[in-house]
Amino acid sequence: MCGCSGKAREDSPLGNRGREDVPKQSFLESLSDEGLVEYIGGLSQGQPEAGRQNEEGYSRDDYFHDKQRRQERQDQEFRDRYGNGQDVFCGVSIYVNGFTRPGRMQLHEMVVANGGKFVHFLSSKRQVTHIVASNLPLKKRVELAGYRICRPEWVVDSVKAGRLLRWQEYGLLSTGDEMQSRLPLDEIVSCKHPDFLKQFFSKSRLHHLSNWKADLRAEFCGRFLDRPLEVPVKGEEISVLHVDFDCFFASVAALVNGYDVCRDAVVVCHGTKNSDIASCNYVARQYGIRNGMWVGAAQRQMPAGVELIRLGYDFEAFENMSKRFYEVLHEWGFQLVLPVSIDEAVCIVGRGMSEYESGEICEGIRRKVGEMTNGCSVSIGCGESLVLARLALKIAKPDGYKIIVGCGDEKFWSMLKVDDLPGVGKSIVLKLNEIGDNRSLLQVRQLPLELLQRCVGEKMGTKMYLAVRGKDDEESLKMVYEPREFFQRKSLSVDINWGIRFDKIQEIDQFIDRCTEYLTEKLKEIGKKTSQVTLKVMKRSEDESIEPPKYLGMGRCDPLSRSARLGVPTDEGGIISTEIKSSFRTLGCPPRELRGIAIQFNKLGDSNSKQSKLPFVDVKVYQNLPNDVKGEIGDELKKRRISIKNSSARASRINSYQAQFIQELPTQIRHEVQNEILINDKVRRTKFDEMKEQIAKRDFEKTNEKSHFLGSNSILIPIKFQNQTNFKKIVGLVLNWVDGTLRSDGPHERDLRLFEKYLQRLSDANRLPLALRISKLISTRLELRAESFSHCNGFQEWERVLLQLILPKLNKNKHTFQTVRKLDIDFDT
DNA sequence: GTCGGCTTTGAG
DNA sequence: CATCGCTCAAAGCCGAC
Repeated sequence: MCGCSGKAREDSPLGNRGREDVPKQSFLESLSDEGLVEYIGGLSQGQPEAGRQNEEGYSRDDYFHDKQRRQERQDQEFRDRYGNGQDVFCGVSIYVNGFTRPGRMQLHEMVVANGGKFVHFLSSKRQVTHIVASNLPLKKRVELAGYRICRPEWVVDSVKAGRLLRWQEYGLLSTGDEMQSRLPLDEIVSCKHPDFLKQFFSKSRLHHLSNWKADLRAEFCGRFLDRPLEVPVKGEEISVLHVDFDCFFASVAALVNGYDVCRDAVVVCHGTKNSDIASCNYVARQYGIRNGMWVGAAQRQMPAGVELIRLGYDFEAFENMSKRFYEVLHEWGFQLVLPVSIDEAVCIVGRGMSEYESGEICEGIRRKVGEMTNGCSVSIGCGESLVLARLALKIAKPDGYKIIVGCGDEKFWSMLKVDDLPGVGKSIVLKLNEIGDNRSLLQVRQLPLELLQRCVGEKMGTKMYLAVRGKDDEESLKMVYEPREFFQRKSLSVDINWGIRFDKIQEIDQFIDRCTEYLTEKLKEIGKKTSQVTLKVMKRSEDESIEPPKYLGMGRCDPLSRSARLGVPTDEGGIISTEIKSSFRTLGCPPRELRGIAIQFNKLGDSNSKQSKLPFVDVKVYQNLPNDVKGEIGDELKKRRISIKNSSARASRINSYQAQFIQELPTQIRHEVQNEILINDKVRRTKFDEMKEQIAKRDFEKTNEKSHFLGSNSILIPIKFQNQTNFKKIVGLVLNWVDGTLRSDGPHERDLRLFEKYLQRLSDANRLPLALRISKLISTRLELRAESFSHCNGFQEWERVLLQLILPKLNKNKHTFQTVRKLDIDFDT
């Protein structure tokens, strides 16, 4: 039950449950003269709330703010006075759109008296659970798509029935309507539901952040498809402006919801306790609240009597504000406007500017963005390098600008801390602390290059050394001088580390299918293919509780990952997801322990480029060249973008003859043939092709003779299973055993123990490769049979055995395995 | 020394 | 109710050759 309550009163204006005979009296009729006057006064905009009315600068925002609070208070009062104890609309929040019968006022009364919320403005859409309307113009339908929209009779009938009726029965839009079939708002969807991804992403700030960034980058690259891109001349002086919204989410959310960013402590988040604060304004920061903090912790920072305003996300509003922001920058006439993120951009002027000129631009931009965004503030850092502009921005914040002349003076550097440098986070700060007191950048400036490199790594050392002298490193400058390459997408991935709770591997397979579909769709959109995929899995740490503090969170996890080559670039979901599912099995994470999944497409290539027809040099040919020729040729090949590829069977099953043949086929058949070849390739590889080829590379006869410890010439003691010493035969035996028990109850307990013993002996005798092989063969066999038998007990039992018995054993001995891999032998299945 | 796979780090 | 812990890129590290 919910906590809604209201005292049942004889004089309630609304009929109680089942008391149709009581004549209905309108709320207004029930009010005393005095009450009526007060109520009307409240509804017509009236005066600002007491306590504020004497203050100057009472703005439109204040007005909405006050109005909202006043309304809430009135609703509460009304509920207290006339509520009938019913909580029909508990948890329901209703917005009435347009003309209805009964009218807005009556609906308001009914909803409030029966425990619901009534929302007067649709400024922040997420608070609304249902929209009530008698008819909706097309424009509104589009705008409100995805919401539960129903006729007012739903409210009336629900009150009559004394319980919440199904809104669908009163759906305004016909059932065949596309809008109506959309995912209903706030429907509870678990990770097993087909719409989980969509729903999760629609509410994830980090997903939006990443997506926006990718979109901005793509848009940037697209801008210069038709016209030439003019970058500054290298070596010439440039001026850089780094422009950034002040606490973007918090500012916009405050604006949209009618709060005052300068006075209210505002945070943007989903929940109330263990929910991340995505953004907090500077008022909240005064109390020690920081981005990334959990709301509960933030609440505890607040002094008694000061309210922390929690606001939800309004991604649409964020996007709109950002659009206006970028519009201002684009119209300013910069040589380049480089997108950093939704709320941040770097503007380049291809010449030096005077301090005065820079100041004019900064002030101009700040004023214009303020106008365009209804009062949001941006801060600007300006200097003659990217890093100086960025550091200046740190000082400019909030709501200001800062121009650095030359390479900055002592005072400037002493104001900055190590982690103000781009690319320096807590990990590098720790390392730097080990070599002395380096809190301010003035101190870091004293450190010699070599010491820095030894402390934080070669690249980072160089980068920092240059940065504290106001200079950019080569890598960062690519953004300015080769922006197209810099903003090109090099990989594509999807990560889900929230809400992941599965029971069976089949459910995970389905989930992998959905993720792959999501990715391949994007892949096709950008016209690319992938040739390498990586699966990353978050597995619950052994000492972490099953359910971590954060609701449906991942808790502490061990990350595991595995990448796989695809032979030939592809954008076909089937091939990719099979590969990923196979990878998942090799990582050995029991389904219930899974807390997060990520799938990455690491190597992207153009989908239209005919890979097989591109010139390339066989790696073997290349490697056999004399060393002195190699370097020169290598450089030349690089210049001409000719790749050195492995043309051996391992890299690709499609040879050039095959490729030509395939090219001649009609499109549809071509796809099928390619598919077939790829699947064969994959199956071959899962059967330890990699191992086989490694051996093939060696002097076969010699190595093989020495390491072949299973034949009659074996130099090692034979290990028996079922009185059999020949490994090939043992494998045959085991696979038959698997096949024979798949459709019944799975392996017999006693057989299993014998097999386990065999594995243990292999492991004890440092012959883990054999154990690995036989396990992999079982895994492959199960995979092959999955389609026909995955519903059988025996099959599921075998999967369990593999995951919980065999794989842990192998993992435990992983180290041993790696060191004895050299003993590998040829093995034919 | 170089390569490739896996991990770590940081960014917004 | 809770809560929505993404996604990209670069660099480091380690073992294989």
